[in-house]
Amino acid sequence: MQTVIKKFKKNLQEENLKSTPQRLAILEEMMKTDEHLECEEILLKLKEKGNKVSRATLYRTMDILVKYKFVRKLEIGDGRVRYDSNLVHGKRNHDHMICLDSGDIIEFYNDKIEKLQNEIAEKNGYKIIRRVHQLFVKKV
Amino acid sequence: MQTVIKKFKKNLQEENLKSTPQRLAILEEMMKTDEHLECEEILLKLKEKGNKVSRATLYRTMDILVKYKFVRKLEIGDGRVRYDSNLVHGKRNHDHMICLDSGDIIEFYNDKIEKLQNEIAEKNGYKIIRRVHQLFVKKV
DNA sequence: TTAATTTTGATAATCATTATGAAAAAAATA
DNA sequence: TATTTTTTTCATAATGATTATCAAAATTAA
Ligand SMILES: [Mn+2]
Ligand SMILES: [Mn+2]
Ligand SMILES: [Zn+2]
Ligand SMILES: [Zn+2]
Repeated sequence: MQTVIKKFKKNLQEENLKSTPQRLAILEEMMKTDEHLECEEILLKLKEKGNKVSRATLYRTMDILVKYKFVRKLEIGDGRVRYDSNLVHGKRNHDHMICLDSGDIIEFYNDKIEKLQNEIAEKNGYKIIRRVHQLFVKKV
Repeated sequence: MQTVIKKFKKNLQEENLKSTPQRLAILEEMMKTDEHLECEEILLKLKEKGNKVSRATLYRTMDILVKYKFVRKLEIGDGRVRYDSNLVHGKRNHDHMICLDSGDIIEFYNDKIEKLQNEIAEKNGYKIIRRVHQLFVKKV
């Protein structure tokens, strides 16, 4: 059941990294949210729950979580990086619509687009490692 | 024939902005390149041709060029903004594949993806204002 | 324990971009 | 043309998110 935490601990071992309270607190925080949080927000949430973590540790740990695909880095054009958890039920492999008026983030997934992307890459002799697909929109 | 420059001058007038030598030099530089240049590169090109322009003026002018769609702002994940000229023959409305090994930027356009995007936005009650669609790839 | 290694966290550094403000240029007015 | 007003430019300072540094704390190994 705590399969995510187990996996994280295994990943840390693989890199000869220790499983510290701070690293685990950050992972667990990211398991609890389906929002697209920026670093400052994550720090605040941790602090509120009594898990004070330094900025440096947070940034370092987010890199690990990205590397092992627990979270995804997201840049929606406001100059700050956000993180999108892959750890919430059924939340994976989606793209984003960002409302330029409200700032709302709407998630979407389209299988046909996915396939077309793969075809395009393949046709050029490439394989896709990472995709960024964002629609900046306004209400009709 | 110098229809682009004329249009730029008209756009400036519309905003009560003057058509200065610096602004024109920047526009003309962007008419000459099909590369995806960052600010520092644009400054250097201008300097080499004897059109020395200050950083502040460059940044301000690029915002104007973006606003009037002479160029497009591009962020390919290296922390610096790049500009993609819309002023070179037939160069418009395309997306990018970025090779994570070589840094090469390959442009692509797919009509089906375009249509699917519009459908997705429409279905959610939005219209698309701007798109970011980038495939980060590696050679097969 | 003791010693060696890793991690943390306070703080400083970085660096692309933005703000500032005095001087230069351009436009408007006389 | 000379004078005044407005705009622009440019050198430089400030900003702010992120990254680097390094001494102290925690962890692990011996
Ligand atoms: Mn990083
Ligand atoms: Mn700007
Ligand atoms: Zn998301
Ligand atoms: Zn391009």
